[in-house]
Amino acid sequence: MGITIRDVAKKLNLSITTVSRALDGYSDVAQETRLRVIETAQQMGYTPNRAARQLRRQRSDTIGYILPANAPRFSDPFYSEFISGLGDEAAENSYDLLIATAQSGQEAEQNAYQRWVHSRKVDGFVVNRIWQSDWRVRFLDSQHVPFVTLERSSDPADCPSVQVESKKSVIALVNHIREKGYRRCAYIGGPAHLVIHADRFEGFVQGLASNQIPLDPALVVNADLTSAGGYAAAKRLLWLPDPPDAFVCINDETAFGVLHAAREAGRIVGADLAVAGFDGVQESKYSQPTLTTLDQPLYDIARQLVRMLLAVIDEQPISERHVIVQPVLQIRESTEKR
Amino acid sequence: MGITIRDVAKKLNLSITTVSRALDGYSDVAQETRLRVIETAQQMGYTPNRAARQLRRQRSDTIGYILPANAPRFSDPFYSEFISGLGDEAAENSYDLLIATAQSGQEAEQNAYQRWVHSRKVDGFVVNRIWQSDWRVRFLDSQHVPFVTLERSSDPADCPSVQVESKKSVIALVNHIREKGYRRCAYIGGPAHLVIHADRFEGFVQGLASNQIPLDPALVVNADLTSAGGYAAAKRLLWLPDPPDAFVCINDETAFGVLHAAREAGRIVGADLAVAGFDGVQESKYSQPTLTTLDQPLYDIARQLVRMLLAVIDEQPISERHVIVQPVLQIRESTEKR
DNA sequence: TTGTAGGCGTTATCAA
DNA sequence: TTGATAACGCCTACAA
Repeated sequence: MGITIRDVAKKLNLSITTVSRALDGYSDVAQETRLRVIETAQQMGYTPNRAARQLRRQRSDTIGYILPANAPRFSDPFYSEFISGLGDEAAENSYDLLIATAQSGQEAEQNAYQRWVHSRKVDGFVVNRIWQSDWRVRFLDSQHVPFVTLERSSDPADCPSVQVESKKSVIALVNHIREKGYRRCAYIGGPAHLVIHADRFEGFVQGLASNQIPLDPALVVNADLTSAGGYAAAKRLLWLPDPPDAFVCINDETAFGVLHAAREAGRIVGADLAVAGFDGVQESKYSQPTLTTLDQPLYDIARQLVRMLLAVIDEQPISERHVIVQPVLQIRESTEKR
Repeated sequence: MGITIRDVAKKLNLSITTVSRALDGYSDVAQETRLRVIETAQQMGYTPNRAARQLRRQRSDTIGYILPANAPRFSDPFYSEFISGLGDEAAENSYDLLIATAQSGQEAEQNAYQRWVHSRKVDGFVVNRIWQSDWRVRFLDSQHVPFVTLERSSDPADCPSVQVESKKSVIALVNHIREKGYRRCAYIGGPAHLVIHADRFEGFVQGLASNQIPLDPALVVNADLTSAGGYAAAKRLLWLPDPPDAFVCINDETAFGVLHAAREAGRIVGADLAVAGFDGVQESKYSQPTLTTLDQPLYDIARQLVRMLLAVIDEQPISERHVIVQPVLQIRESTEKR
């Protein structure tokens, strides 16, 4: 069990050197030899031992992604799409994808990064859910480990990134809500240190301003990006003496929770109450009512991130270091007005 | 960059052997030496190089999971919970989790398994979405690679497994639907070769039988486990001359699609139409109406699978080779009757 | 209790 | 165009 390069060499009466080079496509090996080697290797079912290759070449052909969970047990459709993008692009380039989950900002997360960096388990990282000031960014930068981020932190490190242009998009969303005739708009965000929170909230504020709607601090709540969080927040807001008639949410999960709370409160979403999310997860098309959202092409974003990361790892030039993606406003029933 | 065991040894004026043994907790090293070694190693930020260790020990301390996607670009909340369970249990045992996505039954999937097996990239596999006759099970078994499955195939291979007891659960669900007064029940399943499809469908058939409801083949449809699939299937069924008044779906995603179709057809789910899913994803609590479903503790199941797998890898005895998990019937609004 | 030395399977350098 | 041979960093018989 476990065919090595030696076995192949022996069978062919060649040296392991020749076999190795034939397989790796070096030019200094006779065409005929190469063909024989390739064929024999294949039929013997030979695959280079990763550990040995890795040890010798000082690289692992693996990229790492440490999923920032927000609870010990969590579930968010965002990630299945994101991960499949990472995995597919990695696979197409003969890279593997190593995954861990760790609660954002906890010690376990630091340990995971440190272990993978020090043990050289991965050649680079994809990082998302960036904080405005982000330990991970500073750490990876200080260790000179290749990495790319979704969203940019304000730390000085200069790594390639994909940014989703949230601000303008949210402004457009607020305009849309205002045009529909809603006037008292709440914002349910996430943890304040998150870049997506800050960006989207800023868009929200500017959107209100340009529509001459005053910003009522009582209508701004930080939740935790989950349906349960959105539900709890909306529940409270809807019981205010002067409740909002519209909700802009940091993501779709939060919005689903709001839909539920609204219903329990006897409000008709898409008639006397508007709700909008952000992400464009599949479920937003099938919720009741269907959810107005800012759709971001997560699968493609993930692939783009991996492409950039591989370029950094291979020290190749990157044409665009900071790709900006514009989400698409999907207007659905939840922001109708009757 | 990259501190090796040599660096630590040099700094301490010890041999690398002693350092290695001190860190690995061998007994034949002086207590005092051990403490010095551990402290120095830590402060130097030493972590053993994974590739070297792996090469020497012939194991990777990594488990593999190849996610069976059903479309090139997919999204299913099932997986975020499942993956976080795998990742957490693996991490707690100092194992890493390697992930790839490949379309179920495609060549890419075979390649992925073969590569990881031959290159010894992982010590074992977790496999799910099992087929009644499953290539992966036979392959891994033939290669003597440790693996565990969620659901059992009918192949002779005897690997540990976790099984979700679907049949009885679905029968209970059908009983519930019948008690509510629904009488014309449709089943929207998945690909016919899947064990979960067969199990759940069998439960459905038996449930009908014990309630003296005839099985109408026109009301049995195979979809693809997605919302879009459920939507399309329901759309068709609701236009039949004699449409069903209840839908049992193979999973929650499918059910969400059905909810949407029902609404477009002007039917009131939870009043004149019943819909039920299977999985108990978070979203089922927040959909409109909330979804009756068979809740399976996916996170715990994933952890259990990893525990079993690690036992197989370490050649330790397993108390229960085939754990059976009973899903919990969560009765919610979607099967009410008015 | 500590150190020496060989080898895990590759790739890369150099010589033939 | 091919073949010896020396690393890569770690673990572990065996010797001291």
